[in-house]
Amino acid sequence: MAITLKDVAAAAGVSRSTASRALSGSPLIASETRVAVKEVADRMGYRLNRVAGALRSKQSHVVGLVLNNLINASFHTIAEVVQRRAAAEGYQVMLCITDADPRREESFLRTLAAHGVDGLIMVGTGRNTAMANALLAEGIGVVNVIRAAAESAAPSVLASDREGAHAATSHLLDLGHERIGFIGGLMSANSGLERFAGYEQALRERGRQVEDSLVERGPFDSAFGSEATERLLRRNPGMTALFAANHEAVFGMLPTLVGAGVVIPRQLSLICYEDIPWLRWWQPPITVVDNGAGELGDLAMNLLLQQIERTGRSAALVQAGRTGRAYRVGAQLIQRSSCARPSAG
Amino acid sequence: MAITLKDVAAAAGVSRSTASRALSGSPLIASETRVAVKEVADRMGYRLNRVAGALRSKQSHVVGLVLNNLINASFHTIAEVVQRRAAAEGYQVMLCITDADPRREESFLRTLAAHGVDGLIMVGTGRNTAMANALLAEGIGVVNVIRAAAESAAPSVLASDREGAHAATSHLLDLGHERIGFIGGLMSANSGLERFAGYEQALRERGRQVEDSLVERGPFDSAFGSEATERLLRRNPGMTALFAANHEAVFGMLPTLVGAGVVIPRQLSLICYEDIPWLRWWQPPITVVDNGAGELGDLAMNLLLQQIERTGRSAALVQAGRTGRAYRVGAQLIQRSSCARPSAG
DNA sequence: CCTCCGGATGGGATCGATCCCAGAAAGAAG
DNA sequence: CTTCTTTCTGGGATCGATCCCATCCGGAGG
Repeated sequence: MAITLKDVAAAAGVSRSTASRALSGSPLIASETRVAVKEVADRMGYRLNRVAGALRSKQSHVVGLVLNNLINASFHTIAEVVQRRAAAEGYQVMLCITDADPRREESFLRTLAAHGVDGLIMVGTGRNTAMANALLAEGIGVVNVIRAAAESAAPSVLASDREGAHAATSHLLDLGHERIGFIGGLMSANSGLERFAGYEQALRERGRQVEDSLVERGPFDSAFGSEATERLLRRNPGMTALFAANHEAVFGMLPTLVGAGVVIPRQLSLICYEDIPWLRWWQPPITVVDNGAGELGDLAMNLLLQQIERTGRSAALVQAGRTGRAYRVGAQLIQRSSCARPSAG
Repeated sequence: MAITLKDVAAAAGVSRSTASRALSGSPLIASETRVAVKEVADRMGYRLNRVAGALRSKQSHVVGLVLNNLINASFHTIAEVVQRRAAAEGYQVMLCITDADPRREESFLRTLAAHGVDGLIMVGTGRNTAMANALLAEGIGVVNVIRAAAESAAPSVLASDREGAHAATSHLLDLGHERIGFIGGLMSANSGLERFAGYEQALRERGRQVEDSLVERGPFDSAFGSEATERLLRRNPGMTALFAANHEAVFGMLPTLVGAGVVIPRQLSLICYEDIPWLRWWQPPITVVDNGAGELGDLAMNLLLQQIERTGRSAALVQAGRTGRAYRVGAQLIQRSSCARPSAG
């Protein structure tokens, strides 16, 4: 059997209460006693039983992380950052992968609650907002990342997709491009909607309009990127720049461009959304809009820790009936070598 | 306050014992009682408190997953698969990211034990095998994936790196290539060692020897891939094929090849290790050795569940003083269009 | 009619830590 | 010397489910 606090207390010649105080860093204890108990504890190889602690104190030191998948670079970056920050603060992370399925999401929320998590960070589907709000009301911390339903009472950390797309498009316009292709995501997704809006807005600000023949929108996968690129090239010989706003599609677009013999940036300027390491190693290095996935995760974790630390704060938010404050992490245009002025011919 | 089993029992007019039996699917109960209690429970919105359950029954329904990072495709694939399988079996996953740092690994093992995990799957550094064996002896399930120390008492699920590299190299030799470049990982890593061994073996079987000028070995990152590719091209004008055995390096190699104007497969045949979606969408689609990351995760989870289900089985293994059985997931050569016979000139 | 058996149920103890309250020890103030 | 703080410690209750043991009941068998 494992060594329990009782054993340590007995060995150290103090009561369980005192031993508990010594090891949990309570101020209500003489420092010599603390040292003595600690010494005994790790001589015996004592290991705190967090399960027992969680039952009594209602603090599990576990947080949930709910997201669609780990394939998408933004998601696994967030997962890594959240895990690291959590570990550094003494929390463990329960990982839940929903595949963007609301039913799975609901089941995970229920299960996380059953495990007594202190809080959770979610890339929500938006279909279980009521349940998430209920958890919040129970005192479980909740933070939305990337997506947030309007009725969510929890704070949200969002990317600046619209601004990012606006910056990218403006940059291309500044260089003198007139016919800028757009490959984006479905309008049912938040990112699809906002990035297209940013593209449109930048064009309108220069007195231009969106040309339908320059726009391709589709699912988040590389096959679509490949096909969309082919269609755009075929349809628009005059296209001098391309804005890839659908991350997954990029994996299909780049090889297709290479295969078509398109020289970047001489024949075509290119900007991609969401930075990933190897885009910097491409030939030529690709200009990107960095959506700040790491910062999204970091900020989300900060907000969650805030809620957890001041217990009841999250519950209070709900009672006030207010919807959660939204935070935006700025998008950043990282200029590399894939953009140039359009060539005369 | 949340609804407890006591509340449900009271509402249903039975004792806590009976209520517990009804909801946990014990056979020692009349089926009408079971139905009645269940009905009451979900009418009241009862949620089992797994923390309390874990304390008493020593079954937390949580498993740990310890790995280096989530950037590497094999790792996040394993993480996804393990999470999915775990969820389907009623388990939750605690995610731990070690960065391959033995100190962090040790800390995580300790913490996972403190949280009472039923078992854990680890991509180990090999420096905490004693501790992992100790956990196994305590009855916590342990399974190694990808890497396994010789002294580990836990079963291991390993990739067939040597065979995979052998198959790739043999394939190139079969096509008639004589000078095959190799870009691999550090020999301190298991995969680096075995893949090189496979390359060497295939050459030797054909009466050839490794030419040092054709070999580049270095860290697992894209910068190295880029530099290594440049060096190989400069040094070996006669190189007609290239085997990329370092996954991370691939991200640097491909763009460098494109930049150098190397036509694949006419000028150079190429095989990469570890399949990732977009290699299929490359122009031309790249022939790869699939190390079966998904299967690795799946098999590891199966072995873990086996250990957990028959309690004490893992402990018994240790007592016998035997080292854990090793399982191999076969590597698979997926032929696409990046390999051809060397051109005459 | 009584005993025995097996299925079904109830009550108390238990897991291991933390919380709460009472109280001891030591020092300060009168 | 007494009284009152202040500081520290101990013991019991507690968190919520599960386990173990005792009991109860109806029916079968003697």
